[in-house]
Amino acid sequence: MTKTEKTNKKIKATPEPTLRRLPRYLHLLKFLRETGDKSVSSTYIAKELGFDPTQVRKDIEYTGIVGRPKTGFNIVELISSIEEFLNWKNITDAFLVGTGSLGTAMLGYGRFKDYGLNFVAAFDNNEMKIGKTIHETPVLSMEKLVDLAKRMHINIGVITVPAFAAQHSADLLIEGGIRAIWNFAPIHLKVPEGVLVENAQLTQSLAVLTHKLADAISKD
Amino acid sequence: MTKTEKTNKKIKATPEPTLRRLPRYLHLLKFLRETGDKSVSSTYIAKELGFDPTQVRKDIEYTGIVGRPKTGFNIVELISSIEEFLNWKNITDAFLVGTGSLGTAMLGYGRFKDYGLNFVAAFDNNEMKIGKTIHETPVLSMEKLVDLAKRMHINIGVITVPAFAAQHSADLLIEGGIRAIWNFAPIHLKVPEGVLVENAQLTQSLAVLTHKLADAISKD
DNA sequence: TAGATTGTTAATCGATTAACAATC
DNA sequence: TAGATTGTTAATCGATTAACAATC
Repeated sequence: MTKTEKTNKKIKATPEPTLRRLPRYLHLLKFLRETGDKSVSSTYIAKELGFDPTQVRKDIEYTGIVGRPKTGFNIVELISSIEEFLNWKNITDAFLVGTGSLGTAMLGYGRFKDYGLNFVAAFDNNEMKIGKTIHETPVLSMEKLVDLAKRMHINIGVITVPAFAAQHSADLLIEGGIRAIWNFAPIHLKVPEGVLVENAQLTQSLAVLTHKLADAISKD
Repeated sequence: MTKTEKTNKKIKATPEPTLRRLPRYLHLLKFLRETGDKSVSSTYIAKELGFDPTQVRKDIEYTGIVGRPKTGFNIVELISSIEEFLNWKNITDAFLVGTGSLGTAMLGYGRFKDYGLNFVAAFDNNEMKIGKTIHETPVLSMEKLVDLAKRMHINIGVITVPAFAAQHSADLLIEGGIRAIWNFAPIHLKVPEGVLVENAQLTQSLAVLTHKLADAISKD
């Protein structure tokens, strides 16, 4: 490798596995904070969650914090660092599309503000639901989605409609200028370049479980 | 590598990324089946879902099906092969612990049988809920969980309780002989060797979304 | 047949794990 | 100080992607 190549190495994007592990550290750290501990080592976190200590240190390094040899990381600082890194300190307004059982459950969860998300409005086609509120979030007609998203500069849309309606919901959100979609429908959304889609598909998780279980049982 | 090593290579477990992609193929294939198509190529699947064709072929290979050069894979056979591989054809009885908003939503989903899961009972501590049914699933007292799990030989437990109650719920399920836990609580469960845990933690998915979005916006 | 697609091996890429000097 | 832990580089591992002969 030439010196130039070495110098020009661009800042790498955070690996997704790292991003997925950070919330797990966060939950453990918040628990430790409760117990009054002041600092924690990567060794401890790793043992507690079943990871490799080096991996934990590398993950933490991405968030920008530095630890101290011998003592480890300051818990309060580390929590702050991770939350900052995931952008969970700036509460982002979001639209939710589809107020079925899952959508209703999400509106009722009430803890999404801890994860930087605030549902300002929900949308549905069902006349019975429009005009009402679900856990204090107003339910509006789908027809209002595009304009309202534009006016409010909404960046995040959450799709909890049935599969057949998901692409249309996505299209509307995108027309409204949304930048990121959290998709719960079991379908691949087609979106233009620049729009982020994160699939929270339960069936993917379930597939891992059922296959591994069948595998384990077959070995009994 | 010696000849012996080559011969003794053990059957590798399916990589998790493969297991997570299979349901995505399945959803697409079911859609294609509706349209009347008879066969599909890995090239087409890859283009449709944004994957690499070779990857699609390798994934499909794990399920044991073989395709035909020039034409590709028979859609009906491929659907069957994937469902078989994920063990979604044998409906497995499952217990659900925690009938809050998420638990209720899951009981109401009604499609889990398509994914090999059948909720035979739900459990809660709330006296108001015990004895009732939620979407036709009876809600029972937590005190009945262990015995009933043993008697019914339940293999899968789904945890939808708040974080503070999750470990206790897991302990009960394990005492009842459960083999696999689908965990929705934002906490790391400690389980004995041999018990599978699959975390369906929404916060992990959300972390990916919020970090990438913040990253994208900062580059505007 | 010609050409598209499979099945499979090899090359690449990226993430995980090991090793260890620096440091508190 | 001695020893535990960090930060970082190197080695390993495994998954993805490229290449291509076999085949329908």
